[in-house]
Amino acid sequence: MGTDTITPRSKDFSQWYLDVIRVAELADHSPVRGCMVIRPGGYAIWERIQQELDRRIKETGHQNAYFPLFIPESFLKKEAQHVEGFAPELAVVTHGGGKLLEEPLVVRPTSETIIYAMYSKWINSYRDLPLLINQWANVVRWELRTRLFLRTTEFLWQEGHTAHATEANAEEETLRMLEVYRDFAENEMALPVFTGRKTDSEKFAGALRTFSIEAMMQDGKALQAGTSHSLGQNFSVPFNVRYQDDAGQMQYCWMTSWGVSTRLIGALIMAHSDDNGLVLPPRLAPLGAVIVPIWASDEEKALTLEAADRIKRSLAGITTVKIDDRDQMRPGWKFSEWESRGVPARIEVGPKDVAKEQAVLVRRDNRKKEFLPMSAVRERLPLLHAEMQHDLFEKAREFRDTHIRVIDDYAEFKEYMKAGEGFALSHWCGDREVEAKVKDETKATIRNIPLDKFSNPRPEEAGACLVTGRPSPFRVLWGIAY
RNA sequence: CGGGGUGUGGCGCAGCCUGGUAGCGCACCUGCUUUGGGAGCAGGGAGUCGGAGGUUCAAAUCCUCUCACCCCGACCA
Repeated sequence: MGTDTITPRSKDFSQWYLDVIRVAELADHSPVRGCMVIRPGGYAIWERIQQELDRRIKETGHQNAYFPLFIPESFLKKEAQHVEGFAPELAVVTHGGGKLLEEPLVVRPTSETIIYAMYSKWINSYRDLPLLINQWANVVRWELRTRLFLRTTEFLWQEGHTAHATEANAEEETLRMLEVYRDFAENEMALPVFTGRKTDSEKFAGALRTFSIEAMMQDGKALQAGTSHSLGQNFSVPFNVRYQDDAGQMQYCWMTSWGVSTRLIGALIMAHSDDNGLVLPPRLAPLGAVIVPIWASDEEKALTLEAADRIKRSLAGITTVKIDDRDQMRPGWKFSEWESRGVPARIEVGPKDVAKEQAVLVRRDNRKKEFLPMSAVRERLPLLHAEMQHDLFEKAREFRDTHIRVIDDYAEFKEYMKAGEGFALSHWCGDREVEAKVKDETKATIRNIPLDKFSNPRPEEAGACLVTGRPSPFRVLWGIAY
């Protein structure tokens, strides 16, 4: 063992998380502090995320484009809230070509400013609206404390930036993309999320309103998995993004921005994986199944490899399949290795199976074995994938629902958060200082204010604020966040 | 950035207190036997002990500085 041991979750959740990443070869630390190398195993997952999300982004009318990495420092300063939010975490380039630059260039922490500077050139008429653009890019934020995938100095993401004629149109877009994220998280990632609005103190610097999807990890902590911002005219005014309406009047555009990042890979790990390693929802697994032929003699090797190849060919167009024909390793080793890498299904073919024209099918998450005719694998595997996808979601949902408590007493709330058991649904009067006080005393923050229209599991009722007793229109979602 | 911890062949660790020139398990290479849940035996290769400086006849070991990672806090997707 040695190199491939994974610390059990019950012993040390953080170490377990790092062990899974190392054993599954998802990422490694780079020589630069806080930066990560995404290894092929991790990048393949990111590519699957990109494929599925990109499809949804395009289906909702957006086009991809690419804006530059470098942003003039003065651009950031044009929006007061925005620069205030990002100033401490900027990487700034002061030299180019061996010379001091006249104006320093910021390495983008996000691209609102450079994109809207361009939008002001491109938008003239209401006929140019809405303008719906997305970009896949890297961004840099000089974080104090980093964790692989969850928070790294440089990370990959997509950022959508749209311009609209009216506030209502922009708001509609903001919620449309939030729904895209919810749908993606729940149906592709098998990750149940709370969909709601951020409080003012948690919103994006420069946004009017921020919405998020929030997921629960296996340690009961919250992970913000995606955000969507209604930016109002906060950027269109300083960047002069204007259009002439049908009455001939100049109007400022209403903007939105929304994004998800490589953090989603961290969410996948912490939501589904187990003490044997990575568990991936089949819909996002780069490799759908691995075939392990089992042999003792050369004749058996030829027989089982031939059978494995036949099965693989029968699965063409169904899912991605790999035959593990490595000679040096014994089957047991291969089983463990592919399990730790999160391949959803394993197909074993030994001499006994070949004799009976059968195969053994094993599901990654529950390790259940099925014996079936070789010719039936083609029919069965997609069903097994679908069942596993469904079960992973249900398991995560059940875990989340049993780790949420409705709490009306602050003393109980404090104890509950101290125990680190999960989320609380509690009333809040809306006062920013109350929020700060609770954070200070319990480390818990308001993850979001769940929105009715997304059918979140939230008791719809008015009540009294957990801390002040003042009236509260509905419960908000509290948790300790990553 | 503050508090705590850890850095020794690819990985996990012992050795450090009480200085004497590096060891164990797994992995790797060769051979034979093995192969349906991480194989066995035999032989072999691989480490300037995170880095720099200092003390000393002699430093993995003592001292100073520095870097990286982990945990806790402040900041954040």
